[in-house]
Amino acid sequence: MNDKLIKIYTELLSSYNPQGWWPVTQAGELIPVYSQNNNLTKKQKLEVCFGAILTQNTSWKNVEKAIIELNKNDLIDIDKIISIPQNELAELIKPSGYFNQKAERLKIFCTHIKNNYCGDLSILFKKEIGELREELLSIKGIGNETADSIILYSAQKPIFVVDAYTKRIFSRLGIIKEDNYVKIQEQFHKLKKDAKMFNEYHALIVEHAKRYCIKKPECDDCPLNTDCEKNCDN
DNA sequence: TACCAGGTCCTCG
DNA sequence: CGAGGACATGGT
Repeated sequence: MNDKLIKIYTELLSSYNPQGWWPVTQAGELIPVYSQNNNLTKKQKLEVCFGAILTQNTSWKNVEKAIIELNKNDLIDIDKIISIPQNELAELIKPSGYFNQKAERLKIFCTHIKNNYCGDLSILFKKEIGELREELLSIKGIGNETADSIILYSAQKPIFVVDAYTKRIFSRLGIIKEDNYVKIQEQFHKLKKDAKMFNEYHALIVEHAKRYCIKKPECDDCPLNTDCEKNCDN
């Protein structure tokens, strides 16, 4: 199992090259960009958290528009998200879809950080990974994938992010059978717990799911063609 | 036109 | 537990 997962990772990496996740806005700019620089500022870490919430069941392009609006209004800021009226916030993030829900979720998240950590994310991120995960999951609007995205891409701790693409690709490959988030994650956690590798692996999965292992797969030129059982009936 | 996109919550059985 | 519905915009 480990060998298979490592082989797939190696093949994806050589096919697509490093992806530079998570895209974040650079100082003085408005648009999130992919970069190999892993040294995130506090503001960028907060932007990753916001992006993780905004991208729930939504394409990144739409989320990007919402993040640009937040940047224009200097709203990558816990206190400002707390003070802006929810309907105004919803209007700004409209392109990301589910804007009423997501406006509420951003406010709930920021209020939690404000009330429990004086608005300082880095205090929360000092927690051990299991405790951190439990706490994030206790916040309404943060489920498995969002929590793990925050842990991996904002706190930069080693946890594997499972998403719909992961399930699709690895069930087609014949590597996973179950549909349970934590059980799938456990398979990947048998690998060496390396934040840099988990970061890259998930990003490559997303890229592969967009290029070849799409809803109706294009198997002819797929780089994983020879590894695949083509269980595409799900 | 209809379907899909880097999910989560709530309700019901 | 798990299935099913609600939440919503923009691209193809």
